[in-house]
Amino acid sequence: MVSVAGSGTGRGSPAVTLVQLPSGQTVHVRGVIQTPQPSVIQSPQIQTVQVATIAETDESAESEDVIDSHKRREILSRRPSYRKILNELSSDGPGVPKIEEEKSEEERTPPHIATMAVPTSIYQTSTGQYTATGDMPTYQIRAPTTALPQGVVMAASPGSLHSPQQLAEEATRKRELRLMKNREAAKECRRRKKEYVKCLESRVAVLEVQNKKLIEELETLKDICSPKTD
DNA sequence: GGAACCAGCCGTCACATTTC
DNA sequence: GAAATGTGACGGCTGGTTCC
Repeated sequence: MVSVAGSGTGRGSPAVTLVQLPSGQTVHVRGVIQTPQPSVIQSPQIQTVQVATIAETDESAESEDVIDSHKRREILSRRPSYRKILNELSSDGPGVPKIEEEKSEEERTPPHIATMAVPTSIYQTSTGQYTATGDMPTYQIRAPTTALPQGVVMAASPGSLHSPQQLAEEATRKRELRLMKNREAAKECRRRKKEYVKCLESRVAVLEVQNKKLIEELETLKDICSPKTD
């Protein structure tokens, strides 16, 4: 859940509100009430997929496992990349951090095992400004992203590959390279996904505060406008 | 102490999407 | 259209917690 510690109920200058995120993060929210904006949680073109409904039953034959797996993959509709989604969100307003195209400064550090603290993200929405000040995960970079894995040798020029053994070695090398790249891509993808989820959580917190304030404002206006009974 | 369970992370595969 | 890249799904591993 999200807990809110309001500090400033005045209607003049933007009030700063502390929002406690489910993850324990504390978010400072300022200037919450502004013009309406498109929904945040809407993920463009996302279709909810009920994977659970494809759960196997006991009587399912083994041969159906493969079919089920294939069907499931067919059913799963792909959403746009997290980078794309976040960048689209950020284009809604200046508040959402863009996912960097390139690795952060730390991730470009020299190739050796290093424990690093990822800098805390600062989130900001078009409704105001707020920061995420909670603890961020610490990542361990084990391998250089540019170096080839151990045992992988740069191939000779294609024209020099003649024997089946050389071809096999080339295929193996390509596979190793592909696996290494995919490994890094998966890491990056997971990092983006975490960032995306954090961003959504932050916006949820902001919108909840916004909603609460609007309700309060509505009640106030009702009190003002309602005819006095006495 | 160790078995059972859970959550989180990672590597890999398969396929979708993007880039050239 | 092929190559490169991104990501969902899956299974394995590991550390923490709980129960016996």
